[in-house]
Amino acid sequence: MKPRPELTGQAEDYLKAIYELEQGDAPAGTNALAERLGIAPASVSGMLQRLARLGLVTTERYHGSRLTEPGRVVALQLIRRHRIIESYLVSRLDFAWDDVHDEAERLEHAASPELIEKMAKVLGNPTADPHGAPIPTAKGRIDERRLSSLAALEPGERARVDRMSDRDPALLRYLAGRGIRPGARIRIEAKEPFDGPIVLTVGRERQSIAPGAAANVWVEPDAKKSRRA
Amino acid sequence: MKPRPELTGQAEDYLKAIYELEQGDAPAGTNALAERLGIAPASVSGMLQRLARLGLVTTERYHGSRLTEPGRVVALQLIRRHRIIESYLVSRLDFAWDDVHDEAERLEHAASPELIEKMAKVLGNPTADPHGAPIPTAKGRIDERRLSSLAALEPGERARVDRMSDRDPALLRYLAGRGIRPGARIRIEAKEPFDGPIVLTVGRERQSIAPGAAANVWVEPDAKKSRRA
DNA sequence: TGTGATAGTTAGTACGTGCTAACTTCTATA
DNA sequence: TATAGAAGTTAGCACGTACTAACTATCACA
Repeated sequence: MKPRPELTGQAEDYLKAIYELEQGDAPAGTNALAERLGIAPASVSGMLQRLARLGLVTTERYHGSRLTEPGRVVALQLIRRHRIIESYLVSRLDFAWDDVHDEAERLEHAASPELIEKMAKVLGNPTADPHGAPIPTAKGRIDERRLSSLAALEPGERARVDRMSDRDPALLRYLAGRGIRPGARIRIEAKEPFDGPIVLTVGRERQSIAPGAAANVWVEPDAKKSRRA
Repeated sequence: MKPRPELTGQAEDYLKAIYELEQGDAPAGTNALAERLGIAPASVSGMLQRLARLGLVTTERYHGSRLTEPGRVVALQLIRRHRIIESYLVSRLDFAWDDVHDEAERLEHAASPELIEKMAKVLGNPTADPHGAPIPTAKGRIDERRLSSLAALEPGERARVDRMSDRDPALLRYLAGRGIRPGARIRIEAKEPFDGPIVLTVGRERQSIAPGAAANVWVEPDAKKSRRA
């Protein structure tokens, strides 16, 4: 588990994206990866081969890729850096919580472990970032509760908003403007067919939002009916 | 003076190095540039051609290169970023003043203008970094007093230490341990021949240091005898 | 079971950035 | 003024990372 000597920022980005796209034991698809990274699928294929050579991922031809344990460690370290940076920017440098993603995306590759730990210390070693996402420990341990997407809830279900994607500032503002932010309690009232809006109650306000927007919100459903993967 | 869309970090580094190596109207030599950047001279030649194509430097074949006005602006913006980051790390994140150079060297390419200005604001818009080097304004204006190197002083001269290079932590600690740091008042007592040690008084302590070390210290000599370049 | 849509791969190319080796130009000095 | 050494350049190459175009594999469903 020694620090890998020379991983480029790009390689790190791939590993992080694979981490985020892997679901349980379902591997991350090449095209999904390509879309998330804004890169052509062909380029992704090439990079995956390089990462496989480095022992950071395993690929099964035509069936996507998975992180190896070393690859997972790299990904989690990067995610830690990202989330601590976001927390720091919001808390100490007066950044808006919906406006830190891109800055963190760049700084996470440049910041040394020392800097990250100093930031974490100043912040009192936070365990979640401004969007509610859990911060891995320096050792790479992370809270991996499986949350539901808001879009997956059925009418009648109640839940607590746990976190939301930090990737789109406008979306974050939109949702937050409707009370949807980490900690909020919601109740699904209805889901319109044909991929129509989701109607829900937030506090005592009734809102309806697009399922595409809801897909970016993760919630912890109230225990009521048990659910499995 | 619009923001250049896509300058790589490397290109920025070249521009900064050229800025630092240019002396008055003497252009920066290719070999000197190569050594400072830790890159083979041949590679530097290549990059200089690219920078010339971009209008950031002018080169005269076999005679080194100079920044154009746009190139100078880029360099000064980078230097501003570097020095503000160093100041911030020392003042807000408990970094040692001799240990911020490398961190800043990486962050300066990743930090957005917004981040830099927020750091500057938190610090109260400092005008000098922890090593005494002046911080250019956001517009690219900088205090360009011509300072002497400590190594250039003659016995009998008195001076105030203005700043010192941030590039070598061990050297910084060494010098600071002998009282040589920005603001200190010194007097040259003797210079041993054959590139021998420089003997000087700092406060009331007498020190002798290597000329190679002294070359990294810039001082403002007391007005006494006039001196020209 | 065959087939079309989807997913993924290979081949060939480009660009930035680095290298070494071999060359050219400049300059200081014998 | 000729020349050796310093300074700088070109040529040819490598690697990471991207692209497009063309190909192949897989899977779901008729």
